[in-house]
Amino acid sequence: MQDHAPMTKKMLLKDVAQLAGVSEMTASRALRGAPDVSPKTRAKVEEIARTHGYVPNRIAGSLSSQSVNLVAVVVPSLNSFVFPEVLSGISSVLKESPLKPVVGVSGYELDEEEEVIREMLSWRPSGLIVAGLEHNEATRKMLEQSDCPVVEVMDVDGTPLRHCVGISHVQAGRDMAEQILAQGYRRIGFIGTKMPQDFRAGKRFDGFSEALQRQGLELEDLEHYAGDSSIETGRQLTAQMLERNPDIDCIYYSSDVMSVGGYMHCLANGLSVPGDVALAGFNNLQILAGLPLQLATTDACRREIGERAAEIILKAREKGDELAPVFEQLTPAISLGGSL
Amino acid sequence: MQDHAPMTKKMLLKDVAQLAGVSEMTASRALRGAPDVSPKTRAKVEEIARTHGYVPNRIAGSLSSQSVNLVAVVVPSLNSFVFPEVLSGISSVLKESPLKPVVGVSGYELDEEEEVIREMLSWRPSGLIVAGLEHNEATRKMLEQSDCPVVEVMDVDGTPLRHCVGISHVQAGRDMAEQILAQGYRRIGFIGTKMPQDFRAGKRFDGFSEALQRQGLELEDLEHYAGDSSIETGRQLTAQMLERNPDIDCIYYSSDVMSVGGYMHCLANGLSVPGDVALAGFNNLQILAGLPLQLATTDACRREIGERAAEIILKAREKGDELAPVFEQLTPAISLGGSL
DNA sequence: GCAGGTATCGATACCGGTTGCGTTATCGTT
DNA sequence: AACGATAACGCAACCGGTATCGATACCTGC
Repeated sequence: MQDHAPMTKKMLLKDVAQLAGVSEMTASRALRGAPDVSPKTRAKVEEIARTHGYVPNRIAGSLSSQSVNLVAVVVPSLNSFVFPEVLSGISSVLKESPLKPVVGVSGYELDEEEEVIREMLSWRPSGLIVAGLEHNEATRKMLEQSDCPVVEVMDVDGTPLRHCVGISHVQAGRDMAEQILAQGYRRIGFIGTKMPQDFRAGKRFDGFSEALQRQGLELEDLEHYAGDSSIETGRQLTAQMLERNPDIDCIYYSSDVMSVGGYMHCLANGLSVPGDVALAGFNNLQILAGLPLQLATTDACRREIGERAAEIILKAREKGDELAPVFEQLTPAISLGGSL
Repeated sequence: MQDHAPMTKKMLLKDVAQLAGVSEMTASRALRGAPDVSPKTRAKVEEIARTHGYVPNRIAGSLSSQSVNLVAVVVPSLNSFVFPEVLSGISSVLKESPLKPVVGVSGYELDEEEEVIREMLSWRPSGLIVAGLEHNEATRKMLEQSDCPVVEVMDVDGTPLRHCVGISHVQAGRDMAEQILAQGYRRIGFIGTKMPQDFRAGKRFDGFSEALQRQGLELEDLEHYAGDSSIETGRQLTAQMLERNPDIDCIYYSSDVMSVGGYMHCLANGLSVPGDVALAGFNNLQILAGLPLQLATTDACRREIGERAAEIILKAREKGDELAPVFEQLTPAISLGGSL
């Protein structure tokens, strides 16, 4: 019974309607599952649409209905192992709704972020989720003027535009410092990447060094590397730091990716962890699981942050836009593992 | 001179035009950088638009101009470390053009892929890049009927719809088998993940075992794990395999993520690599760099594949749609590292 | 001073759907 | 058998821009 696929170049709603012997309106309703269509008509329209491979033009539909079932998600990077999990949290919540996430990458650059956000907003999404509280003036303005709900995620240290879900990175840095001090380490180094641009890493650093200072301690050594995180970079920077400063007994990294690199350096050079040097990272990335040694880290609640953010978007969609500002500060858990 | 930000809810082109004292058309042209606008007028319109935070409605614009400057990119996953690099290849090439990539995730499921592709095509993108040659019937039909250029990437073992850039995974499997045999290993195991769904991993497996058989060898042991790749999984499966089959002297993994896990098992249990067991993976992922031992792998040309695919889209855009089918088979390089 | 050309701008008709509301078909009631 | 209610459907306006083409202004050269 299967009609052989027609090679007609462009199927429009009007074509489907014509073939089904109904008006455009009825065809439109049938395909959208709207009411006021008899089951028989609906079936016929669907049949026609299916056999002819009709793909509705969402551009036209969205313009007309003034609604776009997309949620813009703007993250600094996709390589860093950290944001894909936020995304999957978002997706899992959105799955139950007609909304779909669309990802934009800002590359840790505020001006790039502005451009990406402008582009995404120009598609009039149903919501926007953006990592971080720091934006340039133009971006902030766009976000304020935009009439879709905006959720800033990952970080709570700062002034959210409206909705916000995240953890305190300053506090995370402090907490790790206290754990490290409690274990008796005193000659402590810090290694961070993307340091001028990654505000959250910067905040962890601030909290960390502040906590040290409160105990009358200074960082023994410090490496602020501008490039991307990678295991290899972590390994190299660790090697360099330990070479110029062999008596360092603990290193705190801006990311687990880097601390794994540090660990690899130790493995390769017969250094015992934490005997010779203790290591601690951040994020609780999946790559930590499976290592011979459990490295100390702080869980950044990435998946949960994504879920919560998506829930806020959904809630705002129902509540007709007048949802009171939501501010959710999650509490990250430190795990000491065996490296501290 | 800065106008203070007006809180008007919705700036439309007509508002900008009115404020600038010109017609909608002129404002439109000015903002798009189209010709036929005097520098003075253009400056004025831009000024107004900027100070009032006007964000053009790309939905309306695209509907009218019948062109959407988006390239749909459909990948199975973003967690696997492998596709972000394809993406960055795509982005880097697209950066010079007005096109922007939009990512969709199919989750290694053909039906999910169908849904994602339908959704993306409904936005009438300027091109579509999809990982893999395997699609269900409905998807294939959509792709054929769609009037945008479609590039299937990563894999060349199969029948492309039209354009195709990738490597032969069958061949990659064969090649690695030959390298392994050449090194003298004879008791060989294979560990793969997502095995029923990851067609490319399956092809590598096929090529691999076929090459063994040509030498009269059978796989000593085989693990086809349905779940996701992870270092931890790699470690566990390796542990299990070596336990039930202690005399295995070499394991080929479906991915570097897994081989790293295997290596971690060896590190943790004092097994020497390749002395006690040799390891080989696939992809040449970044996580390999920095390990104490360089693990054998095959470079999957991920970035280059992305670049080529994007170039095809750009070329098709110029050539008015009648670009002859492009078939690019790249040659992946094996690196033996120190684990074989 | 006028034909012809160019630079700049505006009126109009869409683009492909959907909203809103009016119209017709169907059916149970009294 | 006429009537009102409800279901099913279609007409026309519209969503916010852009392509097209014509109008106007200004300028050049002869």
